[in-house]
Amino acid sequence: MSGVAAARGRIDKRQAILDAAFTVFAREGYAQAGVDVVAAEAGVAKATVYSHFHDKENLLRQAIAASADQALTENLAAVEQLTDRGDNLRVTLESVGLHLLQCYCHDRSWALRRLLSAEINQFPDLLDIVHTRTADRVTDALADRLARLAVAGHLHTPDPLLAADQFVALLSGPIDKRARLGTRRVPTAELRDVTRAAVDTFLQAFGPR
Amino acid sequence: MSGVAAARGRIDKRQAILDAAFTVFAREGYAQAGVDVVAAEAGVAKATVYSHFHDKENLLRQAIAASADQALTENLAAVEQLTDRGDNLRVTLESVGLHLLQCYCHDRSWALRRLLSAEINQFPDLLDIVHTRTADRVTDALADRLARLAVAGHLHTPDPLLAADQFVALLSGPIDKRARLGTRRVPTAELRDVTRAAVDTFLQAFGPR
DNA sequence: GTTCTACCAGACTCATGAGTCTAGTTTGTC
DNA sequence: GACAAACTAGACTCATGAGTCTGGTAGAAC
Repeated sequence: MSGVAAARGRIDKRQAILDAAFTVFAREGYAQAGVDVVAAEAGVAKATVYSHFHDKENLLRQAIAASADQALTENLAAVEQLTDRGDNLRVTLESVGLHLLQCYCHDRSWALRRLLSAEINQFPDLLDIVHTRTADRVTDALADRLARLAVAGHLHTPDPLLAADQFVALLSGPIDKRARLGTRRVPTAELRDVTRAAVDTFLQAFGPR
Repeated sequence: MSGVAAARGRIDKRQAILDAAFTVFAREGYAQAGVDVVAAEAGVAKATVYSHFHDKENLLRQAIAASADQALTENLAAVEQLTDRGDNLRVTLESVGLHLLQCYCHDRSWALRRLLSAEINQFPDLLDIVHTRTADRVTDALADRLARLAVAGHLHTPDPLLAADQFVALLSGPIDKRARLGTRRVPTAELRDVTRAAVDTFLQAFGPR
């Protein structure tokens, strides 16, 4: 049925435009970026961009939302590894921590955070678009897992949400400086070191007994 | 000597322009902000801005540098309270932590970080301008104090720089979400809660057994 | 075949803003 | 008073980019 093929073509263009828009906005900044540049990057005519997204502002929102959805999927996959399979807790935490840090350090993650910071004054609603799709739900999911571990007696924490916040903070905080806002690529060895240190501190504070 | 008075007048204008530039750039973004708006905000003619700073790009650099210097002074003042006066360590850490968090949460601090994120792609050198004036030196100073406390036997840490990084991470990490990138004013009570939690965790990990 | 829809290239309008210039005003020095 | 340096308001040039429009192509539906 050609309706499907046509729709598929349409959807492909749409996705190509969203990807290109995110790339260009992230690279040049929203105000600086030209819609014609986005169109060129997507391999599409400028009018096509407008026919799909009506105006530049809407394009920004959609591009950011799509990018945030993508980031969420990756983050949740990392958190879901954290189960009580009776393994060594430290090893499991380090594995989850490393995966989270790798998500955090993806170029697109950095770009998303930078873009959000940049445009938060002009478009305050972007913050909700992003946070309800990423940060909040990742921390919640992590807190959930930590709570189960606490119930099982492997952790000792009265407030799993706080523990989750602090775990994420211990991971990402020391990375911020090293990554230079995402302009420097942090080698895996460094990620591993930071993760190990974070888990050490975390377990000192929230480990059993 | 009137040379001083003239120079003073000049310096006052200069400072007014720098302040205004930072405010406007932070509010509207570098690309969006008009130099005439900066001039108006500073109560000065546009030509005066150009006579002092030559072009918009240079104005941005100078404004950011000045703002970073200001932030550094405040942060160092907070860290310097951390001395071994034989007081209760927990109380001292909480006081220092709270002061650091208050610096971190100042409108201008948030604005500086947002602006830096926003323009890092266009002006990579801004990162050095800011970091050599703030983050790096604050962490170093903090590590220095922690090292002294370790020598005196009040703390137990093989790597004071790591401890300092993690202390700052435990303070600022959980705040990021609550402050919504600086668009929400975090009440002091919340700052106090986060500080207390951070110091708890920190002391579990690095306190004397 | 015809028609419809998505798409294309490129020209066009119009607003905005960087940076310059001019001509006149204030302020302090001698 | 004379002079110079800093400042002022406002007009001006010129490039850039959002959004529109025009005329035309490819392909699927019928």
